[in-house]
Amino acid sequence: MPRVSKEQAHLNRARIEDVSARLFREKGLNGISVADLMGAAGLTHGGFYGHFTSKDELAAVACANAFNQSVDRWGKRVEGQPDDRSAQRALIDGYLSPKNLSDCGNACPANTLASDVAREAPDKPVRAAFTAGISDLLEILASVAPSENAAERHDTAIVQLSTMVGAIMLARATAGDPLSTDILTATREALHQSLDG
Amino acid sequence: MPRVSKEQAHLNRARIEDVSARLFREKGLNGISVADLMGAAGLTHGGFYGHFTSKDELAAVACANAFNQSVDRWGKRVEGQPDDRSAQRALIDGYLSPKNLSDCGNACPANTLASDVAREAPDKPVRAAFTAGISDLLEILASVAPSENAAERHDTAIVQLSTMVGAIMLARATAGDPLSTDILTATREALHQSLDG
DNA sequence: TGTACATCAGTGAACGCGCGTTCACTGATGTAC
DNA sequence: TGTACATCAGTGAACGCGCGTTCACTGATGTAC
Repeated sequence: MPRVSKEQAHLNRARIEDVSARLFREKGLNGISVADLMGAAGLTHGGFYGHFTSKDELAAVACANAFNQSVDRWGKRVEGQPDDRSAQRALIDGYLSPKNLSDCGNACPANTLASDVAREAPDKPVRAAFTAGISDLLEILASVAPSENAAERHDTAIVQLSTMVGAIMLARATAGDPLSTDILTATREALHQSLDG
Repeated sequence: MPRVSKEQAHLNRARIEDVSARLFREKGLNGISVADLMGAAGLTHGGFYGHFTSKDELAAVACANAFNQSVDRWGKRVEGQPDDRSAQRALIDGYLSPKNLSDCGNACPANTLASDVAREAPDKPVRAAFTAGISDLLEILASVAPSENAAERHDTAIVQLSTMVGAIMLARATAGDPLSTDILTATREALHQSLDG
């Protein structure tokens, strides 16, 4: 069934991006092949290079899309809250939830892709996408941080995100052991308490 | 040059373990091949299965050895300190140092291997080695935490380790951008301040 | 509006390459006499 | 202590397989008349 309509081709590209944003987070940037990604999108591997110049380019696009999903989700969580402290609490609880732990494919790329991105060469496009995504998330966290000082709010955001990312990663790596849930509980509790400090 | 002495064979195995502990952390569990590991140890790939039943088994051994290196290093840092607060400070500053950021091969497996381990199947031996290693590190951190209550000390240790691991991973993934050093600085500062809280 | 034809999205075989693992072989080591 | 020989650590070719990427081909789409 070759030569689909332009509209269908755009839908196909969008589906490749969607499944990639999910599967890269789930299996890692090098844990899923181009053929498997295309297969998951309902296509064969040969057509891939009609949409992207390389797997590296797709990785960058998928990473950016994954961050945008997180930004949207965070925005919605913040919107419904009466004040900044409630907003922070909603972000913390949403991040350190058991659902986020097990459902890697929909989890925040800050924790699912950090390690893969760290091992990529400096000129790989996914690195820029990752740094931009982290900046976007920090901006949301900083916007609900308590201080009057912008630099202080930024620092608070950095500490909160680092703690949440580290906790999720360690909890995932120790999944199956009681320690795993201890990590989620203890960090959630500590971040809550820091809102009162 | 086949059939070396028993002594030499033991040295060879030790060297395979050593280079693996370094290269697995540097490139990831799936980022370095058996042939390359053996080559780095000065051997050819064929002899690998005389020492280990599988790459998975080596991964577990290398992971355990890497954690033991961290435990030894942490023990030395704690030993030289006059009190618990100084010990905590030494551990925090040692972990969040620029050296630890760039020298992945010698960095703590809690941050270099967490993501790889999280993607391994539940029955893979490296998972048990990882969980045991995290427990060992938490024990050291808890031993210098301030509270009288053991559970509280454990929770403090969890929060500190999560923050440090998340910070190092995010700093590495954003390396090259000013944000990278901001992350190290802000988290180091916050952990120092939490010692006075 | 209807026809002829150029375009190009997607297919599937093929490229060179590297992977984890196996195995027949080599020859120095270590042992039995 | 010296000799004959079995053991076995390490070698390198080979196994089946999957990787990212290329390319000749197909045939419905979209356009020019």
